Amino acid sequence: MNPTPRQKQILDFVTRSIDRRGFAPSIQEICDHFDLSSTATVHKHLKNLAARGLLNRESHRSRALEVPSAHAPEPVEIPLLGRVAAGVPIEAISNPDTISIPADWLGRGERFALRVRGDSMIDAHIEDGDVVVVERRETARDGDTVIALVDDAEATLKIFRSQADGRVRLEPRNESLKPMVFEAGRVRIQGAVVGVLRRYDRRS
Amino acid sequence: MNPTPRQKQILDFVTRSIDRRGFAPSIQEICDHFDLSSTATVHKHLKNLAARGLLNRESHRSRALEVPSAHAPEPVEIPLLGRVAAGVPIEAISNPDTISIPADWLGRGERFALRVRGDSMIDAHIEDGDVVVVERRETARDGDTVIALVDDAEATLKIFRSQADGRVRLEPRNESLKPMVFEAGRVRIQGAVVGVLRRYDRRS
DNA sequence: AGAGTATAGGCGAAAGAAAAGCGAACGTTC
DNA sequence: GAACGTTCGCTTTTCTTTCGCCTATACTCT
Repeated sequence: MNPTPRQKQILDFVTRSIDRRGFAPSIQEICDHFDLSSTATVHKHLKNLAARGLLNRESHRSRALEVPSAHAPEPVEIPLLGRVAAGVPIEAISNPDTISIPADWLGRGERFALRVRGDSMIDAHIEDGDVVVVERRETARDGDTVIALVDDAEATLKIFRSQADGRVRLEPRNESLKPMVFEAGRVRIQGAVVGVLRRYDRRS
Repeated sequence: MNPTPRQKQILDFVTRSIDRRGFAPSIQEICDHFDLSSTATVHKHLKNLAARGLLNRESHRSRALEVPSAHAPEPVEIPLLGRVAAGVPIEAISNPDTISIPADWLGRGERFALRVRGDSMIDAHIEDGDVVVVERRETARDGDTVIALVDDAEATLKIFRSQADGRVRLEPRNESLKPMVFEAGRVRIQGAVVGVLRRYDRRS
């Protein structure tokens, strides 16, 4: 059985909390996180989640929450789909390499990685050679760092801005490069950057 | 079943202790480490951990603790030893949190992580809030990005330069900050930065 | 259409259980 | 006998559970 939106929020929070810290949150902590004022509310949510089989609990034990492993065999590897700004749509890569990422960087959505080419985001402190971890999405919120495809021709790493006139502005973060504005139809979002990995010890 | 926060702290301590020394700590040692005054408290924790299946014990045998490895399949985790530039020597942190890193970032040496505070390395594109992965070392090569302890008082993130006069120069990467030069004896290298992790999706 | 009813989401307060701690005494093992 | 581990009663703190009451929304039965 599927959770309500609210229940999903809470379930996600519990899940994240467990793999981030190694233990489940207390009811009070969940309360605080969602800005609720009564523990009774959270308790009810947990009860409902358990009734739907989305959560296992042990009565009267503190922090005794377990998320039944829907996401059990977590691969800590994701595909490395080439280089951004290399002029190829993401889907087009057929035999991707893979790259390891921190286990807790896996989110709910599909994630992939791209190696950054060039300095177009240098002022956001993303360097040439860095790897960006991207969550596949087709929409973006204002200010997101995205992989965008313009006219299905070139994947680029930019800041996403939706303008008042309905068009889309893609901003680099480099003084010497200018933002570009496109009709919304010409821009396809491929994903949003959720993290950056940089290694110093493998640079020959 | 998940541990409580306290139980996880103790479990982590036991695990690290076994890793480092080859044998488990005594109850008294755990007591001392957590500044507790009664061994009964620790004993209770160990009992509870065993009840949750997170620890195997042999009754009445000293230091007979075992952490079931089933629970740790491939957790590529390293200790997160606080914040650099926070004025505390690395060794002094007693109850480190841990953080996940990519599986292939483990090298031959011991590695740990630090959260970066401040913008002293901003021109090297290391931002406030980033996590640096550090390989523990006591020496550095010219140009390495290092965690250095000056007068055993403050851990800082700098570029390491050894000067012709035998002294050591620690260079920030921030226009508004100046390099500092010290007698070699005053500077203790704690490790060299091997990578940077940055997340955008967990900044709530 | 309106009445009834079920479910989700929420509040606050109070009750009660578990976790975490203490000190001291008691057992085991080597 | 020394060093450890174990048990007991007791306190405080943290967490969970329950109760009554409220508001919505959606679904069903006249």
